[in-house]
Amino acid sequence: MATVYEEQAKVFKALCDEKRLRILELLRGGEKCACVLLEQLDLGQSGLSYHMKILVESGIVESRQEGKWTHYKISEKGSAYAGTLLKNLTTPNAGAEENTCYK
Amino acid sequence: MATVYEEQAKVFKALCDEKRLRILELLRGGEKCACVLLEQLDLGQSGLSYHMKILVESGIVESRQEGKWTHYKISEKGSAYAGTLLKNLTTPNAGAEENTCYK
DNA sequence: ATAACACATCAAATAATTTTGATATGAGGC
DNA sequence: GCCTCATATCAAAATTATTTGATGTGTTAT
Repeated sequence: MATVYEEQAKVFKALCDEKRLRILELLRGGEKCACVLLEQLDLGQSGLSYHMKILVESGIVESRQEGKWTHYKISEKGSAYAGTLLKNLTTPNAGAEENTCYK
Repeated sequence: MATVYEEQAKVFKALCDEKRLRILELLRGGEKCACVLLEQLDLGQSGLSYHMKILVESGIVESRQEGKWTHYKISEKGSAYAGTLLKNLTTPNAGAEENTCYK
């Protein structure tokens, strides 16, 4: 059973790793195919595949198959969702009781 | 030497863990002291201390000492910074060359 | 159909994070 | 000072994530 916390953590796990941040930086320059990413990164083929899977499953990156090649780009929708989630997680919840420590 | 990627990853590492997301949820209800968090979470004292340190170091949570007690709350400034960072990491970089795969 | 290519998946090794229990530190009360 | 309480730090164990190399799958070209 995946809790809601696990689901949310998954989005941010994409951004928790140096290599994935470097990949995102490359993708900020536009859609790239795996072969181009592989050239620019200090990663083997299976390592790239591993990280791309995490990025895609987080929703922040989307992939597109074109014949033998896979192209990746930043997903506007996924990024917007991550932004909304971050805001929700860090905005005070008006309705909640304070429950401050009065000791 | 901490790379810029490590610095950025640190912010999101705070949000990568179920327990820390649960802590943030509690803090959304207002400032809490460690003793209250401890009551509500399935965590030992040293475990709570470990996670609070990660949250505080990410900038998303700030702590305030009051005698023997430590109070924690969500930092508006730190949260705003995380939001800006997320946007920067996922917004296409107009200046960059496309470098698409033309094979 | 076979071969070559691009990428995914698997399994084992390695590395990083998290949990746990014990001990240290620092504040307040006596 | 000494004792207690709240929290931090440490070190070992447990868990999880990442890397690496081998193999599998699907696509295109011959």
